[in-house]
Amino acid sequence: MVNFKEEIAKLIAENIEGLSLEEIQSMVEVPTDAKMGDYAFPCFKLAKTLRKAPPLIAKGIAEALSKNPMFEKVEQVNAYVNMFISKEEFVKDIVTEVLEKGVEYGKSDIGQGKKVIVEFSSPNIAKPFHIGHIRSTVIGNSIHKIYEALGYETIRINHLGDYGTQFGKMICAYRHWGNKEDVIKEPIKTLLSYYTKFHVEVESHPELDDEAREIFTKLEHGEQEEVELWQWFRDESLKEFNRVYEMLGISFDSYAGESFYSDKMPRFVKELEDKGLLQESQGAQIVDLEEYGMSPALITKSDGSTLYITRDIAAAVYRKEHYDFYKNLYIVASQQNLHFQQWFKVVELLGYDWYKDCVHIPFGLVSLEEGTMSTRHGRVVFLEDVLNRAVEQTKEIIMEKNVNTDNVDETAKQVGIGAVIFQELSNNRIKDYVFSWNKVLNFDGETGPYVQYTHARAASILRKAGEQVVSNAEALKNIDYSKICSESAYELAKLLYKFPQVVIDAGEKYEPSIVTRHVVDMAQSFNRFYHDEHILVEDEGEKLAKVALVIAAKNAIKNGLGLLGMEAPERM
RNA sequence: GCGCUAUUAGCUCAAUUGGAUAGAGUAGCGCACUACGAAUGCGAAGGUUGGGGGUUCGAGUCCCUCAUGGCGCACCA
Repeated sequence: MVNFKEEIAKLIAENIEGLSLEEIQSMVEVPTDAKMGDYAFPCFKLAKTLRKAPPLIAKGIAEALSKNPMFEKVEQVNAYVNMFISKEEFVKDIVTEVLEKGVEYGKSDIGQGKKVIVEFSSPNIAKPFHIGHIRSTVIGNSIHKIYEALGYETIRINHLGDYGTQFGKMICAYRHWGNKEDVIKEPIKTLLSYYTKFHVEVESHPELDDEAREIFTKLEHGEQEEVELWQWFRDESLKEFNRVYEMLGISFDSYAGESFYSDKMPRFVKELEDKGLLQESQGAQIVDLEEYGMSPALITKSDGSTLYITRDIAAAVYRKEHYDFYKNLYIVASQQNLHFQQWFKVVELLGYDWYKDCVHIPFGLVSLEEGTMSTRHGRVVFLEDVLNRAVEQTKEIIMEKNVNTDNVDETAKQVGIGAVIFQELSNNRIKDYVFSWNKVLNFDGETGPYVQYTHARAASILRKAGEQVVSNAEALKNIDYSKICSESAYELAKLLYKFPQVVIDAGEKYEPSIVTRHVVDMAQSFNRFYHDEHILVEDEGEKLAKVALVIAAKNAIKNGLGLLGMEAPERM
């Protein structure tokens, strides 16, 4: 496939002096309005070096370029050179490319198999998997898919919150008020109720806190009884989490949570000490970060037990040694910005230059209409409930529309869950948002179901076209591309062309919403094309060309949805 | 108080990273199903890009300042 920006830059470079090819290429842009061309080149910056008025420069370039057959037309408008690509050739190139690549379209090999760790989801054991966890889970999964498509080898790590003083509290509560049968019946809800009770009771019985702390210390030292209870809580919780992961179609390469690193901390604490970074303060061991404008990193508490940051650093050191990652990505809420800055700095101070390869990918807060979510106060919306309701509603809509699907339940699952995922990935990561049932259950406009519907509609056209026509189109023989040069067909082809670059951009910025928006654009453009033109026309040549474009669009949309972690149903 | 982050149409969000007349969806209004799927498409309306300065050929985008919201700032994760 021709890289137009690059080709255009080369042509311009032949006609002006004083700028490198790269500089020129970065100046080539796509005009906001298609009426101004497919590509444009502003000449303001050249005025100084060439000592000529920008419009004059533009005129010279336009005249030189207009001789090239790549363009249908090149015109000068003020300081701009506006270029119109020859449509027939363009549509031919792009349709050929997409059909030949198929499921591979959008992928690239820029990653060259380099290892990228994606840490995401990471719920806390014995606590509900609620709507607040959806962001890390879904964004992380999409980033994994995008990096995989870019040719990286990804390692998905679910850094479970399965360690810390909270487990001292949990075990303490279980011993006082717990019941084995109840836990087995409904693990998370039951364990959570113990945890909540602990917090109520501790108000009047402060000695419970000491007891909990003592239990955690035992756990940390590997005392059998405590470890067994903890292991049991962990197993039961994971069963519940896996139910949600299965619904979302998400899996992991490793569930090495915080506890996994418990025996890997002493070595690194000693290293800090040896390098003279550790100092005592109010009984705790800290790394002072004042000269970097940050509060100190607390490595061990005054009672000697470790903290979150200690485990995160130990985990990073382990991962570097064990995986030798190229990038180590953390899909974690923006609330923890400081935490990551602190420990990245500690790793730098330790003298490891791979601190630069660790990236915190933050995202904004989800709150409820009644306020911030709070497990302790019971102000939570369970992720599983959201998914189930979305699926139920989808099923109702399918029944209502009386669509001919082989398997209503499976389709409802794909669309309902897709709707939730899509909604989550449509905005810029960093935005805070308020969860709303109305919004998550709305399937009109720029939504997941809209895109999936478009895909199903394309599939429907292809079924109507018949196998013979589809296989002829797929064979790419004797297609007369002059038949599909209408504005709407051309706009659609342009969006298909941009797709691989969109995937690269999304990867560079760790921003799945870039893919989401492009998928919406492709769907909108397809629907416009569909309404503007009759596809299955009498003229066999025209029909063949249009069917080829439909196959290409359907394929690109499907690949795009795949990068978001969504299915593309054939009927819905 | 300090730090990070956000602020664009009534609402939810874009804007190719400094380029031409700031675009979508949604809500409300009007239109289009005897053509391939109306979970759709089309039209009109909707804006002092939070305020004020600055940088330059050009600013939603960069700098300064103020305002408002969110988050964080030592033994939770």
